[in-house]
Amino acid sequence: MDLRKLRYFIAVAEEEHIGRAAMLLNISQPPLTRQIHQLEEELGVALFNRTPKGMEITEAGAMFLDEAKNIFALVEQATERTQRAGAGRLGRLDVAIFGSGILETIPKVLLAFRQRFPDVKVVLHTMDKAAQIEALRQRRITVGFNRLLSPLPDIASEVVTSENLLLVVNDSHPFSKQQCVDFNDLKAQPLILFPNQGRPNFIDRVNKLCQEAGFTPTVSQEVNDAVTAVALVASGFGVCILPESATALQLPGVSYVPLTNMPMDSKVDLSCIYRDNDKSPLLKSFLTVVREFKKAQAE
Amino acid sequence: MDLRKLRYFIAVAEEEHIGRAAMLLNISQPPLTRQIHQLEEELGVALFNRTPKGMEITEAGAMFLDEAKNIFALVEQATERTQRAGAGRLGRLDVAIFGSGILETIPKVLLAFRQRFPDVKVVLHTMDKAAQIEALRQRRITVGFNRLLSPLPDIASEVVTSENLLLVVNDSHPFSKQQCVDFNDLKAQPLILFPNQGRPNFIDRVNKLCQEAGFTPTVSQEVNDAVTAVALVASGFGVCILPESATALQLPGVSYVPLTNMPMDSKVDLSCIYRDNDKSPLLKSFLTVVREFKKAQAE
DNA sequence: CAATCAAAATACTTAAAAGGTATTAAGTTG
DNA sequence: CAACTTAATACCTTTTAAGTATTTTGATTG
Repeated sequence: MDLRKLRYFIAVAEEEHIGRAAMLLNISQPPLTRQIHQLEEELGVALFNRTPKGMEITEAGAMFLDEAKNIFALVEQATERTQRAGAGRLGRLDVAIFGSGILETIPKVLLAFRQRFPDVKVVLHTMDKAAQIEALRQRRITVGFNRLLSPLPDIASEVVTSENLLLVVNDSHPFSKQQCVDFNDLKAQPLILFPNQGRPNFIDRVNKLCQEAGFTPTVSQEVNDAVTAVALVASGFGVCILPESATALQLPGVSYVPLTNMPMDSKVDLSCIYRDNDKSPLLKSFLTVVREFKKAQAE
Repeated sequence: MDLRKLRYFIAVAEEEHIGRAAMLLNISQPPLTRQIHQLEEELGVALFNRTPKGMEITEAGAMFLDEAKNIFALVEQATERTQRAGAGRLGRLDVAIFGSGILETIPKVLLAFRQRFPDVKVVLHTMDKAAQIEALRQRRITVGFNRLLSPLPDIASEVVTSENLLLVVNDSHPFSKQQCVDFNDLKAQPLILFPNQGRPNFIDRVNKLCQEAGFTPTVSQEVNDAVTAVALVASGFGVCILPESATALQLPGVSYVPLTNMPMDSKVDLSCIYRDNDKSPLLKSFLTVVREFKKAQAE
């Protein structure tokens, strides 16, 4: 069997005339006759009744005509879909996110991606930094979102956005009345920090900032996620430092106050990470969207 | 594009190794390399990443693999279905029946056909003799069932069954008490006859029988179908002559009585008709079942 | 009813494509 | 860096498809 034979067969079946079909196919009549004979022999079925008027299709031939057209449609679809996949416009992209990452930036990026590449199915997986790197290496995911990365030889990264830190305070706290808070004033404040696993983490970052400012933070509680941290702030456990995107998380009794007099560049990056040698067109598409997003943010 | 290329591609994709795939395909490695290159060029998409370990499929390649397998399944199905159609085991058969024909024999034949050829879809069309012949010529139907045929050059026929005639009488009629009725006693009886169109018809047949017996029938009413005729008998309009299969039609107040002393061979044939030169495998299948049915009847 | 016509089939030749052998290039591994 | 594995290339052979010329077949018609 051969697609050529199918093509020829369809032409003959539709023209009901070998000569005319051969003309349409831009070949001469005898090879077409032979191809049809071969096809019939291969199938072991008469596809046409030969009449002095031309070729009259048989029942079996009509059945085969249906199927043949079907096959051609599928071949065309295969070509088209493969080309779209090759251009990173069709397929499945497994993306890892971290718990509090879903608050602001990541959904915006994902939305932009979906709009630009509607035929790529994005599958989200929540996992922490270590799990993301493991999953990237095992090819279970193609991209991960994370903060505070240490460079790795086989993992590349791309900063998506950079955020200032905010202080989260209970409304009963005097700080909540201020326009902003001096970072050095945090010296005596009981701090709620998170997450307590996955080094380097946000805790390490805050510790380092305090060190730079010349004091050691008073840690009231370490927790695992931003939501819990803010909930503890609401309960009066202490204050908490978060990237500004956390303002998406509005709890009663909680205020967000800008920090001033930060000891060093205090911005926190949100990055996406991927295998350094990954040539996946879907990844390329995704990074395109990430860069477009950054450009739009900058304006 | 070519099914050969697809076959080769699937082998390479599954082996992830051109050399091994070539072995499986019983060709040498270089032509396989070339075919894969040609396929990639034709699609304009990289299907594999070449590594020193072998061939690693790309996302687009994985997409194409799916589609390619799909295409092969369809090709196989096309072959199989076409062969079954060629053997008269798959397809659609348009069959014409006449009104009262559905009472006994025809359903039995159709049932036997369905059991033997379950994948042939039988479509029934009710039409009278003239319409059947017209429909056969126009190829709207492949087989028709009918009685009392006049030979035609392009229409062949095959007797399905042959039935004796019965007298249908009202229970109030003296004949209904008899074991049987002498045909000559019908001389004075008001007869209900049918159908009144489509010559030669059952009316002509009964007239001829009477003529042979040396009398002219007293016609009380001509109607168009057996059910109406029996209904009129039930109402006391007169008596009626029917083939024995009509006993399937049981109406209150109506009895069926055998006839004796028929003037000539009085059996009535039920035949199926078809185009004389029709080589349709479905027709062949159908006639096979008809002949089996006759054989079973004869026993 | 033979002549004619139109169609498919066959015989033979030419061209194209697939396959084979030998070899090279590239990239990893001990 | 030498050995090994794998894909790629060069070049030749075989197979298959296509082309030209001709024949066969079966219906139509004068």
